[in-house]
Amino acid sequence: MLDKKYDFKEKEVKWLKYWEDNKIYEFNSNNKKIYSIDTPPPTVSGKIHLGHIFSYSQAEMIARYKRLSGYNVFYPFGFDDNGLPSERLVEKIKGKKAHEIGREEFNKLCYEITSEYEEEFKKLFSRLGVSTDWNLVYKTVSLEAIKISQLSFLDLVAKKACYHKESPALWCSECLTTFAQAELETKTVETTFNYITFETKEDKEKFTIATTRCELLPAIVCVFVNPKDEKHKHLIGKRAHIPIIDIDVPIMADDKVAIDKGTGVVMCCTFGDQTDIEWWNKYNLPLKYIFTPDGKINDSVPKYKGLTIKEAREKILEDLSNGGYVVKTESIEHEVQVHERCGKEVEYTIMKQWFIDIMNHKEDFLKMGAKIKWYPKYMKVRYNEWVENVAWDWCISRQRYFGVPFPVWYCNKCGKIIYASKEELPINPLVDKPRISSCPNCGCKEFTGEKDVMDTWATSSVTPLINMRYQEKDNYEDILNPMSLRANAYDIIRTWDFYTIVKSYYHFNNIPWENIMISGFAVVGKNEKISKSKGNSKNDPINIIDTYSADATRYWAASGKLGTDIIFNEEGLLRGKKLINKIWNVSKFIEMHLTDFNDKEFNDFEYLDKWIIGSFIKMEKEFIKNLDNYETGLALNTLEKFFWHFCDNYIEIVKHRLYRPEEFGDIPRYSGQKTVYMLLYKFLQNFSIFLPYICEEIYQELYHDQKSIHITELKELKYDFEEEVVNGDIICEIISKVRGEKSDNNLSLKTVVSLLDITCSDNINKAIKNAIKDFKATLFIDKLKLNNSLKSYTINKIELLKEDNK
RNA sequence: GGGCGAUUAGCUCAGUUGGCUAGAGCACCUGCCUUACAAGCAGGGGGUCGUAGGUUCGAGUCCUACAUCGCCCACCA
Repeated sequence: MLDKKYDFKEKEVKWLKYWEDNKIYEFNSNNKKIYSIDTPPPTVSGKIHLGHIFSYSQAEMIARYKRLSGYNVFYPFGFDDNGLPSERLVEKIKGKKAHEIGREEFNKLCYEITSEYEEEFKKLFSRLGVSTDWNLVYKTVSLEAIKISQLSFLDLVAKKACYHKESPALWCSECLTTFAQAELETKTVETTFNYITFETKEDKEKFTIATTRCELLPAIVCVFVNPKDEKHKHLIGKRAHIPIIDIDVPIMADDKVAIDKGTGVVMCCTFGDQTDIEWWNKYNLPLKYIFTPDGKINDSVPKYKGLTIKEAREKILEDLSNGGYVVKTESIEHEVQVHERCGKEVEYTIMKQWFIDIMNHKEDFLKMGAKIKWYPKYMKVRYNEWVENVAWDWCISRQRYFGVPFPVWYCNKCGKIIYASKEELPINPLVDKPRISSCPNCGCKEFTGEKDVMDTWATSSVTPLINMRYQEKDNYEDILNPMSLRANAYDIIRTWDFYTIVKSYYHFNNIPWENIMISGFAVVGKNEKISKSKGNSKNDPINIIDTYSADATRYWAASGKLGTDIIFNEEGLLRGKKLINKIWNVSKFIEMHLTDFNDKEFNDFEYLDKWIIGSFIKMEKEFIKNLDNYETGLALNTLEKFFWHFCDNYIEIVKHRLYRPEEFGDIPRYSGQKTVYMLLYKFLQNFSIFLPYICEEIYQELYHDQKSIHITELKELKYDFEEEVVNGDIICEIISKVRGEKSDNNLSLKTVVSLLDITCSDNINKAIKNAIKDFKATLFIDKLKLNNSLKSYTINKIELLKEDNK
């Protein structure tokens, strides 16, 4: 028997262990059709927050749905523990920078610390009821993943899609590494816009340049004006004298200069921004670095040497001001580009680095994107926009420690690149030696391993390859190429999704997955993203699960429309709790009436049983449709709404028959038993997608025809009760109106209706007569008068037997 | 500056290809201890669907413009 109260604390722990012990979610290559899900390996770089729960739950529910639909679900889980996010975590914990700790020691710490966090993540996700096969778990720092990532690199090199080149790149003076365009973010900052007087060397003619970046004055290599600028075009060809710095640079013409922006005169440095790089390339301008890698003025400017960018900006402005060169200063707010990992303003540098070709294949990437089905559809626009706007090849070199090493060495004499062979992988070029003893080019016997490591996305972008155990060349490759589904939030469309498509294109000339579902974010208050930094204990996922149950937490997480942010509030959890309670109570009721029930073929259903069965079938069609569109929230809404209707209306009707067979007969009672038995099973199956724990508990008690409800099969009920659905709804409506009358008179629902007088159409008349016993019992009707009419129906009179009438 | 999304009850949100008096939960009000459930049940009040036009027999839904909010991108001298 089901307990009087459902104790989620005890039951959730119990079933979690049961699922693990019985390997319920194990993926095994049987004959069933495979449905494979490429789910984001969470970055193991901090506390878990509600945002994780939200976006992972929705994809997890799809896994459950597909499993119930008869698919062999391939649903592995991964941890993304390599790269800058982990390094920053370790730096934060240790209070030291990576280079202060040293490469070897630092990497060791990274392994240790990320492993601890992994355990925490695993525990939480299991507890949440994530139905992954933990045997398929992968880590992006594992030797296996490193091998696949290196294989991917070599394959791209072989296909000439990856190259090594000295080229300008984005530089972070905080993380001390180059990074990719996708890792740029914009931030609004307050700064000053300064109008500074320059003069020509030749005739001392004064002109003004406006800039926010005074510290770049020593890096000026050229001044540009627009050739069509009447006010300034006569300056072209002369030389500009830079105040304070006391050097001259040429004044040149370029169309890109906007006449009406600033003063119409622009200084060009190496490098202030992307336009500088463009001009540097176009006009073959000299290179003038004034910063050290960590963002301080270098030896080339002795006067300001050692100052940080910010300090130099202030000092130079002060000097300019003292020299009388500042015409005016405006305070402005403007958007600057920052490194997303640390928030530091971007700098530019030139280094020899590895790039993946993006710019030559944009069209192909757009075509790939078009072949994938996006849910919701409009998210494809974000992808397209990103691909259309991307301006740099993908720089995958990072001057860091904790990442996948490039499998290459360089000849010490001629610089020739020596690639590892596929068979040698995985390798670490700083430890392992190349298999050849001398350089085929120059014969030199000394080699240096590549010190840079790969961008974290260079590995994350091969999760489909990791999933298919790429290097083993077994049949996973055929089965999982492409995978069925990618699931992630919209923030990583331009990174994870885009880069995965890039890799898949180069490796297989194929899309990596057939479908992609994009979820939104969980936000705390009004558009305030849930972040680990703000994580107070109230929003701590473990606390929430302990307080409200994993099922209720999932209920909250399932809500909302795909791609849309949802606000975290207690209301969703309470609503989930209420639903769980209702499911429990109705199951208890049903169990109570099934003690003598044997399931057998039966077709002699009572009228209103047909009504509810038919209604269920109708509802389930919509439910399935929503799930097929990956709309877990809408599916749950559909199901839940019908479930309450079932409890409040149908159960109230059928209970009389169940309680009193002597009055209603054994067969009508059996019909009711069969109906609730059948429908509860279906309800539990459908709800199990969202509420796996409570559904398992009830299923095991009442049905247990399989080891677990989660491996049963969703089968459509095959009945044709359309007519009963239409007329049953009308009967339900009449019941509701009579109840309303009782309520309006402040009477109990058990109040006897001494007379109910209805005029109704032939159809309704027949329907009521078919359901006459249920109808009268439900409303406690003493006398019923039915008159025929052509119209639908009219209630002529409801006579209630009040206390004082007795 | 370009794009995408949102704007519906006090709050959080549904409303599928345009179709009866616009829905749910929470909150509020009135009843009801009905042999599953008072964490419940039956009712009720509350919305000129962001604004202004347009198409249509008919618009929350389609079109145009605008406003506010959010996100993405570009510019950022």
